[in-house]
Amino acid sequence: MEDQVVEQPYHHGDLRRALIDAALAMVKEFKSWHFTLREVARRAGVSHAAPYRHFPDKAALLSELAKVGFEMLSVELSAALNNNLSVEEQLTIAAKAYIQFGNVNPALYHLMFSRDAGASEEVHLNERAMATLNVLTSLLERGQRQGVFKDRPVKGLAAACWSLVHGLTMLSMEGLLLPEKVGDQPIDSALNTLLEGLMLER
Amino acid sequence: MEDQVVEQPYHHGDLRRALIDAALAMVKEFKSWHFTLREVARRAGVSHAAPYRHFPDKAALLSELAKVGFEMLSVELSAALNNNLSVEEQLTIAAKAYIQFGNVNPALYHLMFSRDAGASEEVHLNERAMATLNVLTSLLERGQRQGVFKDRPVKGLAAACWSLVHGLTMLSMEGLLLPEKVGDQPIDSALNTLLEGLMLER
DNA sequence: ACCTGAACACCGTTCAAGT
DNA sequence: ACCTGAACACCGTTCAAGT
Repeated sequence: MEDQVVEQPYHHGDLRRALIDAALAMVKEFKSWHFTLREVARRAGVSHAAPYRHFPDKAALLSELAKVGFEMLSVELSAALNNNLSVEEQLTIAAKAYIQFGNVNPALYHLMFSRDAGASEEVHLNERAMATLNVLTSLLERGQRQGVFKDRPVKGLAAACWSLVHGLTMLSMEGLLLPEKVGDQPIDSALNTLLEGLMLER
Repeated sequence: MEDQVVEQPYHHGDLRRALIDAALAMVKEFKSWHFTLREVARRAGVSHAAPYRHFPDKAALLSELAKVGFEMLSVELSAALNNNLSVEEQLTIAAKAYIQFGNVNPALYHLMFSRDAGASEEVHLNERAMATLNVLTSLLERGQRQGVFKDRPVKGLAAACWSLVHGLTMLSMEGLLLPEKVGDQPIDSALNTLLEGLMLER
């Protein structure tokens, strides 16, 4: 069994996890992933050299955080799709869950999509991003089978959806979609416009 | 008249501009805006303290770079719209020019949209971003007057277009829209889907 | 008015040495 | 096996002092 994360004990039960948790907390607190590794160590109650027993360098820790971020996002999306609504409603709900995830975790979301950070395990990250894309793809395929969405190469439709949602997420995170600039409910109307492009006429 | 940027002369004619140029070159070279101010000074041939005569801190220089970036993007968009094509073709062409700008200047584009960097002059930046949005808005309004685009609040349509294009730009910059992952011509098909959502039936 | 050099308080990373 | 302390080569920023 694992103890809870305590401050400054003996040998420190699970330093690796404690470092990740401390870093996640700092990313949330500072709204930036430009924390210092030394402060992560400080918060975990160890010397500044200790993290190097668990991560080869700072980039590796950032990479791990991004991985955790994709897992969190994946959980949110699955939760949003766990219902009996129509495919178009599910698409809207999933999109809103995605956008909300970004707005709740802006710095983490930035980290997940910034090549600067974890250049080392970039391949790994792309796989995680693709998992997100696959959720979208299977939803779109379901809609196509039901005759709701247009019968086009599904990968193209998925790229359109993902790009729009990613764009809405980033712009709203940066405060560039405020009502006074862009009208009321910009996210709803953007998603509506997308749906109208995706759906067949009835 | 202004001399060209030379290396290590007298008092240095126009250090401010030389610093900006050096920084822009480094952003392009490293594909990252995580350069050091000391190296910018080095490349401009001055001491590491000299930049502080022209910028209060590093963030101010980053802010200036972002401003230059928005100006460059604005030039590209204006060039793309300087023709006699139909509004829907102009929208496609402008979108492609926008996406290409990001892919040619990925680190600069990242910088332009990252809150981390120039927290000081954030307001200034938002204005620049809004200028970009306004180009889109007036194009959409023109299309509405011609009865090509749907008669909806134009700000919502503009938010949809900008978000999609921003998303396509970032994802393609990060190499997440490669054909093997997302099918051929993901950008074209995404833009097509958008247009179909925007346009009235004929 | 503009720039330099030394100085301060930090980093990331390494490595001998400790438990 | 895991962690510490000192050390190295850097940063960003400040400030007296130079031209």
